[in-house]
Amino acid sequence: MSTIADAAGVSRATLHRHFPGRQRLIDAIGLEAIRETDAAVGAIDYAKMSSTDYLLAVFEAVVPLGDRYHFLAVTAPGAASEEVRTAYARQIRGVEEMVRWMARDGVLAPDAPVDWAVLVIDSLIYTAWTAVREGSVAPRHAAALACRTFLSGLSKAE
Amino acid sequence: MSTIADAAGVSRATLHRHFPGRQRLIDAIGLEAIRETDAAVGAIDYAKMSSTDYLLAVFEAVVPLGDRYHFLAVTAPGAASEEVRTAYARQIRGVEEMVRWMARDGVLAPDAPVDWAVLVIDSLIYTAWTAVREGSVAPRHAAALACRTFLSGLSKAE
DNA sequence: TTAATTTAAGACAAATTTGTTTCAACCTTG
DNA sequence: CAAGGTTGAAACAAATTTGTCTTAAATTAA
Repeated sequence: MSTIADAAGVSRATLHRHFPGRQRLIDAIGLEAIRETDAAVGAIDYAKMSSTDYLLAVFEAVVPLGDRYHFLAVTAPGAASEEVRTAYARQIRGVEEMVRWMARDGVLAPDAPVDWAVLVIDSLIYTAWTAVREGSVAPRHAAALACRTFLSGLSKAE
Repeated sequence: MSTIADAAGVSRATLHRHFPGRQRLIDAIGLEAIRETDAAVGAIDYAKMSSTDYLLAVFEAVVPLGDRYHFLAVTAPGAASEEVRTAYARQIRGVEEMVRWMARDGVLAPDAPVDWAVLVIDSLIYTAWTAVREGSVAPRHAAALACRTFLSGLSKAE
């Protein structure tokens, strides 16, 4: 709590005033992370694009959010409030819908498990953000690289 | 510490006797994780296989270790001892060598950044383990799925 | 069996973290 | 300006965690 207060440039007392209790703060962070991600993804106009363009757009939108998207995955799931957990589950379902869309479009290999695809997308978002943060990949290339990795992998096309 | 002692079926006093101090325990866990991973990967006889076969073998060997491989990535890097950090860096270099081998073999796309490939392999190991743990993927399919995802992605082959 | 070692259990102290309260200084708004 | 509200700082209490020590039981080895 004191580390967070310092980072926020605020006294510990003020932090407690805004978020009465450690758990309330964690929940607020979780909800905020979800809200930001929803806003970023919701702003994409998927009506006029292909499913793969949408995937790229999602990567573009979410990779910069980085650890905010990843926050809930590392937070002990049991510790989060009911509200946060349901919101997180809904977000995962959003990714799942996108995968199913790609599957319907015939973009995805039929033998690629949907659950696996969802997990891979999730982890690529975080990996892309990590790569940018540590300087391995330029910010403006990260999303495309993640998207391409998901769709075609990194082997040379024959 | 008390949670760990309980999980180990040992009293807290005994835990402190074996690992004098919290940090010593964390370091020991880190070294053990590295040791196990080294043993699993070192047992692979790469002399008579292709680089992609080796990649698959590495996935087969490391995915079951799961969070043991992932342990150091989530532990605050600064908190770990010098010894652990150097051992971890060496392990990452091992993955990097494998990627370079694939690149020399002409398996990897020339425009695929090595650092990115390393990060993706790392995260796919953890993702595969996660998928097995949550029941999304059968244990004996996980490694192959991760390997295939890395090389070809999940889109339908044209 | 006996001696040495290891352990569990509990009491205890110390350190850290969390949460509360008070009060003076500081904005903000009317 | 003046009132109402917010903040930082500090002191404080409470809870949690960590680390130590003692003793009796249990395990192991000789």
